[in-house]
Parts: sequence; structure tokens; C-alpha cells
Amino acid sequence: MGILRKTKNLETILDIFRQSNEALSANLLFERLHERMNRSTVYRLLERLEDDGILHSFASMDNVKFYALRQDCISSGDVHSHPHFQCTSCNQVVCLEQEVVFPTLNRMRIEEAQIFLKGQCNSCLSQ
Amino acid sequence: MGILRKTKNLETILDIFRQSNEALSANLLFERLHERMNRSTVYRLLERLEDDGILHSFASMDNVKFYALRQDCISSGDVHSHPHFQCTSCNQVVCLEQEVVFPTLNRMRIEEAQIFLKGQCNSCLSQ
DNA sequence: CAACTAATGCGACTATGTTGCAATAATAAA
DNA sequence: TTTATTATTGCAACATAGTCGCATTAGTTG
Repeated sequence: MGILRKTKNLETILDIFRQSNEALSANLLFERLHERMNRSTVYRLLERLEDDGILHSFASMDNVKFYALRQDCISSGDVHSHPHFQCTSCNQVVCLEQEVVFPTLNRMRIEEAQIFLKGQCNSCLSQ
Repeated sequence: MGILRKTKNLETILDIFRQSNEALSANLLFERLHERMNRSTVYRLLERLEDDGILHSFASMDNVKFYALRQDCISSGDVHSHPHFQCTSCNQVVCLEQEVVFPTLNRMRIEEAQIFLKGQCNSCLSQ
């Protein structure tokens, strides 16, 4: 797949992700667009942006799919992944920078890894 | 909350979890019961068993809530968690035994952690 | 065994996500 | 610039996961 046409909707969504380092669910994005974009379009654009490697996705602890801009990652034979963090006070979800490497275990081949953390973020702690 | 009455439905669900070390979603459980229990009852019992500390839950990468028997865990000041693993061939979800400890980071207070891994399990690899 | 009330089944509902189809708009070709 | 092509969009209907109120059923206690 990948992006074929550079549409206004696509640019609008990309701008929102570029304006902050937050991760967003389809619904949060939909709200932030003041519902001026069709719900299916939001879902379809998120999927296309992920296919194209511009966004990546992960599941929150509440079973909601979140998307964030894909950062460059280290490459090696092992599977690696950065943790995702949700603040229990302000509810913001962000990608953490520190990569975690999962060595291949002897009994199973690990192909994908996801770490999700919950707690209090820096700015909520200092209030 | 917690369990107040020991009903047939409760025993049925507990037996299914005790018969294997698999983790199950509400729907997998519902199927395994040959749909002989009401869907709401399944959800309510899973919630109650979790409140009571008998089951624990986690989100799969497909944003589905899974439940498994709670094992005894190490206790310390740090947050700890065992990873969950889903085989991409047979789709089984299991808890891994190795606990992972998350030291408290300087910038945020971590209260909960979840690790989800995907890959090929031992028995699928050796086929 | 009677009384109390937690647990259940039912149906309606919400939230999240998907799909087919006709209309629209981005791009390529003339 | 204009036209032709077809990816993208909005709409509506659908699918799946999960929740809730309420009347009935069935554990538990005395």
C-alpha cells in the first residue's frame, strides 16, 4: 500500500502528530479534529500512515489502539522496542526514548514486543 | 467486591483456567463454554475473579482483554511484571514465568507495567 | 425450609473499528 | 488548461467487544 495521494485530510492528521510528541487513538484524533473529518477516513488514514511507516501503533492497557510518529530505531538481529507510557493523571500517552532489546530466548522466537507503562508523568508529579 | 457466592458458572470458568495454563479472552471463553453461559455473565465473572485476585488481565496487541490465573509474584518496592506471549501460528496466549523488574525512573513514577510479546512458540517451532 | 440478596439471563445500549458503494478530488495525460 | 483516470472520501450499515438496568433464579444464612 503506502501513500498515493497527498490529500488535505492526510496533511491535517500529520500536522496534529507533528505538533506534539503525543500518541493518539482514532477517537482522540477525531475529537481533536472537532469531528470535521469522517470517522472512517480517520481510521483509514491512520492505517495507511502505519503501512507507509510514518506512524506506528500499539495497544494501551484499556485495549485501545494508539498511533504515534515512528522514530528511527536501532537495528540489530534482536527484536527491540521502546516503551509507551500513559499518565494516570493527565491521561497523555507518549513514546519513551529508551529502547529495550529482547534477546531471542531459547524456547521461542520473538518477533514483536510491546511494553506499556502507567504512572505519573513528570509534569503531573511536580504539581 | 470479591466473590461472595460459589456458583456453578464460577466453578465452570475456574475449571477451564485450571485445566491449562492458557490465557483467554471473554470471547474465547464464551466459545469454549459452547455458548451455554450468558455473555454478560462471562464478563461479570471475569471481572469479579480479577477483583478477587484470582485472575489478572492484560491487553493483547489486537486490543483484546485477556485473563489468566494469577501466579504468586515477587514483592519489592519496584514495579514488576511477567511478559505475556502470543504465538502467531497457534494463537495461544500464555504468561511467561520470568519476572521483569522496572526500576523507578527519575522523571516519572511507574505504577503498572505490561509486556506483550509475539512470535513462534516452542511447539510450533518444532513442527 | 423460609428469607434474604447475590448472581443470572435477557435485551438494549455504548464504544471501537470495518466495509461496500456512489460521489469527489488528486494526479497524469493530452 | 482541460480531460481522463482512479485514489480518496463520506455515508450508512455492519461487526465486534464490552456495559448496564431490571426482573427472575438460586446460593447462603438463620
